[in-house]
Amino acid sequence: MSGTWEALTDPTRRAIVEHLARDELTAGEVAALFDTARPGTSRHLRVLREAGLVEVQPVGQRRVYRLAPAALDEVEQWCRDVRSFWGQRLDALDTEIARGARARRQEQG
Amino acid sequence: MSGTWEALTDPTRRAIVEHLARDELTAGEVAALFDTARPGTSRHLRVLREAGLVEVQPVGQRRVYRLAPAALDEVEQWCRDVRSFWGQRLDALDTEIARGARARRQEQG
DNA sequence: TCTGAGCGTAACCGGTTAGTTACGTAACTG
DNA sequence: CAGTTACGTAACTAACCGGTTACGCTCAGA
Repeated sequence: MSGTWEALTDPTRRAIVEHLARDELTAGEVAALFDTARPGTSRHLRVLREAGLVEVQPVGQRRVYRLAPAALDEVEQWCRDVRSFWGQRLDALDTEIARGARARRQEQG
Repeated sequence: MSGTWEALTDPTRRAIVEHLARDELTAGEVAALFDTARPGTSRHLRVLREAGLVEVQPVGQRRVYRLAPAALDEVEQWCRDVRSFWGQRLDALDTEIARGARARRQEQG
């Protein structure tokens, strides 16, 4: 269920997610959106599936893909955490932590 | 200034960002955090620099790296957009758009 | 049951990339 | 100025990755 970052690494996979955000699509429809061969898209869809970003539902002989936006939490939370720690660091400027780091850098240099 | 996604592709680069979120570090300090050789880290830092995720400030012979969290906007905005379109689609369920897609799928099958 | 459509997987291939060693440059130190 | 430290870059290599073709499976319809 993890690996959201890795799944969204590829621009093509992000484009697939963008399309699925607007409408659910069958595997063939997704493949038709790009000029690559179908097996490549199929693997992209598998990566997105394993990352929990999309869900499949067999309908007859088709496979309908649907977005599962909950998996975006991991990415968004990471960004928030980074910003948060950065904010805390700024608040702590000229405090023991910052001076400690500076001192450490001095004494080792 | 673009390429935030690509820069954050690599787990090592994300880890560098995480460390820099807590404290600014010199290039050598960043390299010491990982067991890889320094040139590799140096290139990672360059990628992050070119993506606008970090900034450098020469201090004597050291290069102090600092986080530039504004570049995270691109990623966070993308996630928000995807969620937004997904929400709109859910609101539009059983409307002309959804029925149209379903109809299109029927007629071609 | 036979045929064709839709989809996934296996195996292979070329380009990218992250890691390494070797080397060059700028700045502090004696 | 000579030596050392900190850092970046160049060139090479091994692994990864995205694309392709070939193939197998499942389901719908005649």
